[in-house]
Amino acid sequence: MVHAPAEGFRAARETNYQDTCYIALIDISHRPGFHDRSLAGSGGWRAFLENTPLVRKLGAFVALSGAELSALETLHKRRRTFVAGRDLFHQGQSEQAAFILASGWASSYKILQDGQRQIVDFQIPGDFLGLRSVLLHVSDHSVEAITDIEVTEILATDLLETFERTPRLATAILWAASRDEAMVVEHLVNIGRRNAAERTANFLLELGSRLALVGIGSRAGFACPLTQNHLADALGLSAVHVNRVLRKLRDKGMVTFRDGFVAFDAYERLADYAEFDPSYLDQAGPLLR
Amino acid sequence: MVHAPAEGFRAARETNYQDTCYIALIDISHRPGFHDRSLAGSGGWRAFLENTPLVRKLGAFVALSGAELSALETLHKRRRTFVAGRDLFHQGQSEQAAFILASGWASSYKILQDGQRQIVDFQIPGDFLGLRSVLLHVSDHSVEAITDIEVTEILATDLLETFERTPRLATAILWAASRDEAMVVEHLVNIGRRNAAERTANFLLELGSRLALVGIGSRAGFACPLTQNHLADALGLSAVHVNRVLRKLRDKGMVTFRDGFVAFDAYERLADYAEFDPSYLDQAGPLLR
DNA sequence: CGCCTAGTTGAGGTAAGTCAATTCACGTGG
DNA sequence: CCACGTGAATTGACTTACCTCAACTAGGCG
Repeated sequence: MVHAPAEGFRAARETNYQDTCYIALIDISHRPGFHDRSLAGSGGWRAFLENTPLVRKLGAFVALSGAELSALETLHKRRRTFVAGRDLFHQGQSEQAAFILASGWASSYKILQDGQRQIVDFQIPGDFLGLRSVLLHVSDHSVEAITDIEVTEILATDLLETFERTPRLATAILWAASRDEAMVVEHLVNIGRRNAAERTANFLLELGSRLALVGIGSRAGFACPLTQNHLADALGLSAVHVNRVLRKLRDKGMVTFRDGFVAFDAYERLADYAEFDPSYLDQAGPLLR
Repeated sequence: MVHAPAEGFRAARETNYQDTCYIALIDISHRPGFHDRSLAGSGGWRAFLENTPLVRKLGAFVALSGAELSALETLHKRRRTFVAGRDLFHQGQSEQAAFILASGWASSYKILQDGQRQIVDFQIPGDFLGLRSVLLHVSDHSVEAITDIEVTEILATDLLETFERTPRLATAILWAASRDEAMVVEHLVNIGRRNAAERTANFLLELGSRLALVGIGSRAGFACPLTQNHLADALGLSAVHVNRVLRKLRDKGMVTFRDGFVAFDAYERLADYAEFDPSYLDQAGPLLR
């Protein structure tokens, strides 16, 4: 049985794992009026922002005041879309802006001289793209749109100004960056010390947890636009081996990665097998009041 | 030929790779009077701080004003020392302080349930220890002193307060954190997509570059307190295989890892072999004036 | 003196890679 | 409407990079 992921990914709309971000992602290519629709009306932009995944995320660490919210608002310069497969920026590029992912999936990766690719992380709605690149002044990685995506652009100068004027926001963003780093660290441990099956299982579980936090996934599974090639490049494996590992996990009745959908057939057993511990993703409540 | 690393590491004092941090590291265990000696006199503490590796590092990104320097000064709560092998804090621990490494080497690592260890990064003088843990409120990793070390403690509350009062300092620290993350990312790529020999070579080169930035290393090599076990846990390899790889690299006349010293026998050839690109460690000048 | 740790080397096993062929779904152009 | 090319997934056969187990040496230290 062979299926193109796009079909199944689209089919996810029929399931109960859909959400607004998701639907937006699928619709934008067909409906250019999307912007007007969602941002129409008085204060639409502001109201929209307050429900943005980023605001939700930062709000988990710092209780944001009205002033801080509006500072966050002015950061969003313009809305842009990229089609699937398109690079937002490249490693080595300098002076580029950062982005906040509003809908769709992206990946940050590095290409080696021999053409091999290592995917460092996948980004989902609410995540930063290229924040590190702005601070380091030159990008150490590339970012590609995996699906069609919507982003809001953030200019480097605006970002640095905001830090000076709204220090609590700077702290919140530092916190978000730390959380991203924690994920990269976990990824590193995963690749360095786990075998292919545990590694794959662990990775899918982490992805599931992150998606659940944004409301696009659950313990049952999640819609997933990744190909086995993406997985291979993320996990430091060959695509052929990823295929075999996925089959093994499926045969064991733990996860099914198929048709653009990841189903956790036996969540507890899988989490146990993969030694998965999602604690570092948790955040009880605002640390800064 | 077999040698304990400690002997050779000490022997490095005789070479031209010594520096103040280094000598401090070796001396502190024998001379309790070290503190008084180095900080004695009028304004000793302040003068000392301005030449601290951390100040040098942050100064490379943000031109620090007098007020910012003194804010940085008040951050340093108390000076502490840890003997080699001692853990500063553990994964899962909450509410602990952060540290700035003044002398010696440390490693941050994670332990898996089956006892395997993955070293995420080594820290050298000027590096933060546990910055991420403070922001995430609970530590996702452990930190161990590899040699006897000196650190200054930073209380979480002080750090967050400083961010609010001195936003440029917050930006500088965010930058430093980004740089750390870039190193972790490079490490991830290294483990994910390079074979054992390239990986080892690349890693030693990166370590050399970082040490050179702090003045404790050069293109010729550097004094190195790491064991082959440390290397194995950092590179995601077995200690036995690391040994064989090191032998191969030595036989090829590229690097010699021996007696607590790493010698780049043919720097250019090694860098070429390992596809080493140190550009992400560079920082032309202050980005914020 | 004897234990411990670090390093070294050999023999043999295995997880993961490479190469290659096949199937399927999809898009495109004639 | 069908031929064709393409990209994703699948599977088998074979190779290899790295691991495990094990034995041994040397030095440090109580």
